[in-house]
Amino acid sequence: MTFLVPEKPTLEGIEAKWSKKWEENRTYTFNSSDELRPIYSIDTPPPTVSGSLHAGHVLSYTHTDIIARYKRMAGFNVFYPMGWDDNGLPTERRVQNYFGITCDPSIAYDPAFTPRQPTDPKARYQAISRANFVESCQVLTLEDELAFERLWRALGLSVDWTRTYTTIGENARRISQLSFLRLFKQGKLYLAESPTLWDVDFQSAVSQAELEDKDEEGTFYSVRFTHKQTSEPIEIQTTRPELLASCVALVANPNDLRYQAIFNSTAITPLFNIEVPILAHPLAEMEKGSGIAMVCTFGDLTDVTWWKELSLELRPTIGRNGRMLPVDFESERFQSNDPVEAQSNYEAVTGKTTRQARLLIGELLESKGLFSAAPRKIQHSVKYYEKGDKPLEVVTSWQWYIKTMEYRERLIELGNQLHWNPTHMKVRYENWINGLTSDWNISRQRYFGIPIPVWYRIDEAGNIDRTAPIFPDEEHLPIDPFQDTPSGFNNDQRDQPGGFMGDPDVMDTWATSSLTPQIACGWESDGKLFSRLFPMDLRPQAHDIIRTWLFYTVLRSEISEGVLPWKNTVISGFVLDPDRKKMSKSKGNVVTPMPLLELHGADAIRYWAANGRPGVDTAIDENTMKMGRRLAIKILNASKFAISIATGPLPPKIAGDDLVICALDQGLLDHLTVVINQATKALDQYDYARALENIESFFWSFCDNYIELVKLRGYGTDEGDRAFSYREVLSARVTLLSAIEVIMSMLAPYLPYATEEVWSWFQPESVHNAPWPNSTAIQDLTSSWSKKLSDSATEVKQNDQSLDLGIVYQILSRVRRVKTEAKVSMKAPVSELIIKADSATVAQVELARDDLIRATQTISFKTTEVLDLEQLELDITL
RNA sequence: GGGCGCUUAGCUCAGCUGGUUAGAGCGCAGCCUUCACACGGCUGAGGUCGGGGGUUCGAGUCCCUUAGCGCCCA
Repeated sequence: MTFLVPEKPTLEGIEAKWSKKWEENRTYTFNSSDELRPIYSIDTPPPTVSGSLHAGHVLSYTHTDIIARYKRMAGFNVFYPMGWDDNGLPTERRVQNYFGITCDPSIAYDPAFTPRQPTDPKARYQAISRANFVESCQVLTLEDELAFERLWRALGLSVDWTRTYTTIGENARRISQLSFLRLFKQGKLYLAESPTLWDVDFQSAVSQAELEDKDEEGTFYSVRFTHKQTSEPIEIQTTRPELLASCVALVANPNDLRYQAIFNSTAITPLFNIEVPILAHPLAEMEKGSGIAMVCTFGDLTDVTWWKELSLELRPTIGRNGRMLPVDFESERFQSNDPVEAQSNYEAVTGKTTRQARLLIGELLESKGLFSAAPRKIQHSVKYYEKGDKPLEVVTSWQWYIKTMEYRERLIELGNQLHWNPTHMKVRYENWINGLTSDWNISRQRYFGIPIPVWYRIDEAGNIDRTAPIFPDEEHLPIDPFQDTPSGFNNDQRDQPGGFMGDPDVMDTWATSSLTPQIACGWESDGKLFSRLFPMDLRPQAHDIIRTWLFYTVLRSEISEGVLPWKNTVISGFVLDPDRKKMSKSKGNVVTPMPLLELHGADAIRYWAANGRPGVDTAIDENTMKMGRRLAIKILNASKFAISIATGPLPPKIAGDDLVICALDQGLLDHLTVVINQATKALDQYDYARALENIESFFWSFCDNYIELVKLRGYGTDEGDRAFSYREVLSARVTLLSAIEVIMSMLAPYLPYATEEVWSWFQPESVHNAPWPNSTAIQDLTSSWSKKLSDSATEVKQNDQSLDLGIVYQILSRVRRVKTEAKVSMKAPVSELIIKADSATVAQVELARDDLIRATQTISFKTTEVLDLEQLELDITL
């Protein structure tokens, strides 16, 4: 047996060395032809490719990698792909700013256009065609993806890089569009003109999942309406007087005694003199203002509910650009009792933003004495698009919707079937489902996304016919309705009367990323593979996207497959900055991981990450990283030492003497068995942090105590009061090497570089494909090491007398304390050591007598039995 | 306003189904250097577990209440 141990082990260079070897040897490749091993498949979160990764990514992706490496060692054929989420708004924004370009769909494609960073960063953004814009996105995302991959490789993720996918790639487009067509066939997808939340800056619809409530200051105006029948004033309160012209009703709570008399009568709006009904609806809050509210087209989502449930008129006054539309007060919709007055009151606000209009209408109301009380400032919550800067408006438009509301009960049931880690995260999923109010709008009025695969006929009069959308054939997917022509038409008919037009929208990015299991596992392209991989085993993700990614994926899987997409989910926490503040770009406290990786090393960063429990927010902590580095160094040094002890010459063997493991060594091996069981159990429950704690504390104690106790016996030197026998020396060596081997295996998922380095000193293959140790592994290991070390087939027998290591370690520690207090070296001799204990303990101590004498440098070692002595007593004379 | 989580040594955190003197690392103090490791080792001093009440033979660990912090949803 030869060992290839370096003279002076070091962490320098081992990351580059092993990254390269792993790539060359395809250490982490999923073997699709292996029918024997069970598969463990991971639905990796595709990170958004919009610039750079931050420390938060490192945390959660390391957690997943630890699980992947553990499962691989535990005998699974691990399916662990990486995806890039390059589709969507964050990418569009980054591309616009990076290249100084903006998309104008009316411009024609320019084949000569090449995106490049502008020389003058202040130059006006260049408008380019949609196709050029999409190409520019592809150029930049490719660059960003390479940078991401470099980071992941540096971190040592055991991803199978041959299975990388992107959410804008051809396969993702095909699958998204195919799923779209199938949903339509199933009747789960529909096109509707309905009120939609609209971001006026982004000029796009957004869905409920993308909303963010913000508390901000508003003004509560008290406005006087007139009761038509009695001419009595009716006071309402509103924060949006600019919508007065679009008022379609007043509502109060049916239980509100103040308004019982006037329900179903008529009110007249101030300034515009339009008649509106006074109605009862339970959503009207009695406590809010005067208890009666005006319903407009549309001030907020409650207006939408009232409009639907009370069958009200539509009087739209806000355009998609967020500005006030012109209104004709003689038209049927806005019929005013005094059109001239109304027109003159409205004139000033036409074309103004809602904000400007609010002030103008406010002033007008005040000047005409129509306030029933002075306006007052209030704090109220306003809906924003999570990435937007202006409050959302509600506009009516044509959008595609996936039926979501009808699945609510079933989705709750599926949530109960899913194994959540930590379990309390399920509550967020349930809360979200219980709060859903509408189907999922998947149309987005953006450019860099997966096109909605639909065309519409244009009739001879030039009207768009949305009642019979034209779909492509499944085998033609993916398609771009702007490039491709529906069958039965030719391209000259595009946008012409009697011809067709392509749906201009793209899909919500979640409509694609909710299909990551389908995209990664070969849905509808490799049926055999799909049936083996799906449902997947694990969905790892952060808690902020439970309502989006997790929820939508469950929904899509339920609609298309009728089952949960995975068995388990592990929800990771956020990374906080070193001061425990949430990291965000706007705060400027984002920590980028590359410098940390370069400074502390991948193993150290992974160690920090591994200490963050599932679901727990974790602060960047360089101290923990330093601990990780210290552990990595210790792994190298202790392993080298254990091996060097084991390579010395053995004392002569007594013929026929089977190797019986010494009691102390047996104690160590038995303890190790317990640790294997603890770590395995914890990892099976996705508690990687607890497993690490068990393994690590065993390892440090092994170094500090066990190695110290046996190193002289392991050397086999014959100084001192007697020489050690063949059996005693071999027992120590076999135990040391077995322990090192098991510890390296168990630490491999956490610190893949240092453990692989050590492994290479005595094993031909990678530790990352080695079997995970189990409780029976120890016996096999000791036999195997015995054979290798003694070059003979000596049988190894376990020892029935296993020592309680705690007692021995305690003695060692007491002696060290005495030496420390005496300020002498640990190598200073102890002239007399007397140990008093009950008989059972004394018997244990006697079993380790020789090792204790050597480790403590004791000259006279005595034990004394004392009845009923609760604690060990030591007399130590230096 | 509703829900969830957190509050344990100076700091960052473990303490699973209640049970011997509450743990770790960092920091701090002291000691130890040819022979695995100074990118180190050893030893030590620090908490009564946010506050209050309760259940129990026994609670950091269960229940109630209260305060502060954080997140999610209105």
